[in-house]
Amino acid sequence: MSRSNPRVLATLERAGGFASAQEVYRLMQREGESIGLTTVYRSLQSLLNDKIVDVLRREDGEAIYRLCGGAHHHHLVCKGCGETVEIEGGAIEKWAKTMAQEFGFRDVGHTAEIFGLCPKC
Amino acid sequence: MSRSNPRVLATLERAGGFASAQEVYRLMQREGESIGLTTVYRSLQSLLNDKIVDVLRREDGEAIYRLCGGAHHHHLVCKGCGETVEIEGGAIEKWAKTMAQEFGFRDVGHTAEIFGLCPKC
DNA sequence: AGCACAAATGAAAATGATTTTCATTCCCAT
DNA sequence: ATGGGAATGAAAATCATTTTCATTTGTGCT
Repeated sequence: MSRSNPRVLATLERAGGFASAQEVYRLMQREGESIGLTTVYRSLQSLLNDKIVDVLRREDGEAIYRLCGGAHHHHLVCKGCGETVEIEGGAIEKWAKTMAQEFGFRDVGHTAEIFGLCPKC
Repeated sequence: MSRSNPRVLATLERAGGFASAQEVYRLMQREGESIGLTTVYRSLQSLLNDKIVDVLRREDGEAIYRLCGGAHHHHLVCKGCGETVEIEGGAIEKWAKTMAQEFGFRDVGHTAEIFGLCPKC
């Protein structure tokens, strides 16, 4: 196990809290920070583990990391500009619980994302 | 441009309307069909273009294709054995619509998956 | 049938993100 | 100082996906 390199988190913040591992790496290089790509990946993985960042997927499948609040929440993502709104999903929680019960599933989690075009796009 | 190989669509149907390109390919091989991986990718791409299938992303980023236009549904997936149950998600549809409206998003879609341990695992 | 040309096919190489390996460096407690 | 575990990063491995390119197939035309 390894802990997150603080400069990675700092860079993610500076990037607007939304970037892929490769982007964080390139950003740090451009700013003269000496770091290896491996460490960037490891740090993001660790931040994800600690629920300090969230992971989403670009359309091409590349993982993008985002700072997020600790509480469980869902996202409304704009396909055009990438803007993301954190939304509450009480209905989903209930739905997931009901469905799991109906089929006898235990230890359940869920994912739910809504994507579309925001007012500006 | 190329048109979709009909056996690819047939295989996707047989797979329960939910599979990655690699899985479709492996399935066809196992059933003795002679086809190249490239053709599978091209066909899925074409089906996507024609809006005959939908694309989602697995947690690891792999693209999975599913038939769409038919009944929209969601999945309950076992983390242990991979068993998948198709479930209905009326509550989700309503939730997505409400949220989109609230934030002025148009042209919205959504994903929702529940995962846990099935009774056998 | 024979020919020409476009579309389809697939093997192999290229690409690109991510993970793994492994040797080295760093740091801290003894 | 010194021994050991954690952190680091270069290079290789992995894996899905795309591109290249030569070959095959199909179709219309004479």
